[in-house]
Amino acid sequence: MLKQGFIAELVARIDELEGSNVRVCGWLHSVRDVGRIKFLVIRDRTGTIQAVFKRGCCDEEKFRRAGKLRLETVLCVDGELVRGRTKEGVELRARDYAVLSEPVEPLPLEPATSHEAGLATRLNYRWLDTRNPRVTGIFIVEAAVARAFREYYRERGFVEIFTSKIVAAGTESGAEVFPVIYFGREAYLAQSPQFYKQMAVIGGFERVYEIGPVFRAEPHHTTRHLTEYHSLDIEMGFIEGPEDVMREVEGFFRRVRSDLLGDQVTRSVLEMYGIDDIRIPREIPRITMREAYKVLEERYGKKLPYGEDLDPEAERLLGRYASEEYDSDFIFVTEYPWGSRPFYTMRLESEPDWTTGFDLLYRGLEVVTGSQREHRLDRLMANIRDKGLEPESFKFYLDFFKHGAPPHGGAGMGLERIVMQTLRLGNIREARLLPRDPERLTP
RNA sequence: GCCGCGGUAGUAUAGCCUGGCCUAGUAUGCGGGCCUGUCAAGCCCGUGACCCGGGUUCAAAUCCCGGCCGCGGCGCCA
Repeated sequence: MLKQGFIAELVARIDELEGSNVRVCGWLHSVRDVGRIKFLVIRDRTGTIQAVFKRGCCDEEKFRRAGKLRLETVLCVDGELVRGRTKEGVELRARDYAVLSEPVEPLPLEPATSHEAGLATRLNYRWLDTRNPRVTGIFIVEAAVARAFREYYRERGFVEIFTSKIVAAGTESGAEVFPVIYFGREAYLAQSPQFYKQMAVIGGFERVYEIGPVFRAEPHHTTRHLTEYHSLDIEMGFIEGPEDVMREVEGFFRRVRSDLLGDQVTRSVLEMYGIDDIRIPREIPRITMREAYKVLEERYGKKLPYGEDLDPEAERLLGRYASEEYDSDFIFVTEYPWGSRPFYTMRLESEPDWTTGFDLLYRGLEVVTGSQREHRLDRLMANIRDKGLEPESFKFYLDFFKHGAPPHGGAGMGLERIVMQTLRLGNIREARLLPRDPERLTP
């Protein structure tokens, strides 16, 4: 290996390494050439360190050139690690350096200040944008959320599954699908693993989870939609009602909170974004849709037609309600109207206009959707007809229910939305390394 | 898909309403120079831009139309 270790590690080990020779590899972050002494700041993913070049430190030609290196040059500097009056408290007394790669044209984006550039420019040059620690931090948080998801559900007896993303039929929600040509036949990119995760539960796994991409061919132009995003899905059998699913969702968000706040690296990212806490009370408040209509109208003067879905403003207001009334960043909205839920949702036994469907709002944005699913074949077919659909077109799905299906339910969560809301990002594209939207297909 | 706003050097912006004073200003980057402890380094010199197409006008960065792209809101969704 050319590189001995991350800069932050070297800095942290100063007591042990002081006075010894180390090699620092990374990108040239800044140059302050003061004549006979030159300061080069080297950056890697973990931090920066200042390398000091004094006349006589190395051969004259190399010394002269050190002050002329372009920003973002990739290099390794050898030298003695010493304490210094720098921000890190540590600096490198340089003896030699090797340039590994130099920029061949002017930088279209300056990494140090990339977060001040327009988002379109940043995305066009994502490989420069992500050299900014504020930006890398987003994806370190994203990785931590994904890891928390896998660990939490594995510990809770769920099995990770990997379902196909090339499917024969558009699935459930009526969202537009991307067609693909599959050996001459028409196929689609999966818009959700919904049917397959239910199949896995019915197939005896009982409890499953999956992290995977999903595709929506909707021409949205908003700060919270992507045409490709990551869905965190769970599905579990032998439940008594949607509350069993909600409890598992709630536990996961508690885990996200404790992981993010408990780890020094993710905690410092949160601090960069001015986030000092993620508020989850002893129990996340729950409000039925029918109560929500009332709260919205009486408290905020927001009138929603009875039986209608929440619009974005209503979501924001309920987020505010959770914050003011319960000191919570989260609120479950339950018992969604049948009219705004997909056919596989189980309806309430005594009030079939309302369902077991729920959403979880995080700081006023929907990040989770779930429900108990209808596992009784006759009811399921009736629900399909009730939606004006043809049971024949869902034959492959309905077949799952013919050979013994336990009562079950589950939820789908948007990874990028969770990250966006956690860091209070203004646009979901920031939370995705390579976002796809109706206009953007590269890089 | 609908509605609104916008597109000026590599980047971020000023100028546009009220056309001529724009040879298009500023910061940063980039190129060169000075400086032995800088850390938002400093100082000096230089470089570099009006999205594309059409129209109005003596004259267009500025006004009008179309296209493309961007930003935001809505519908729909996670």
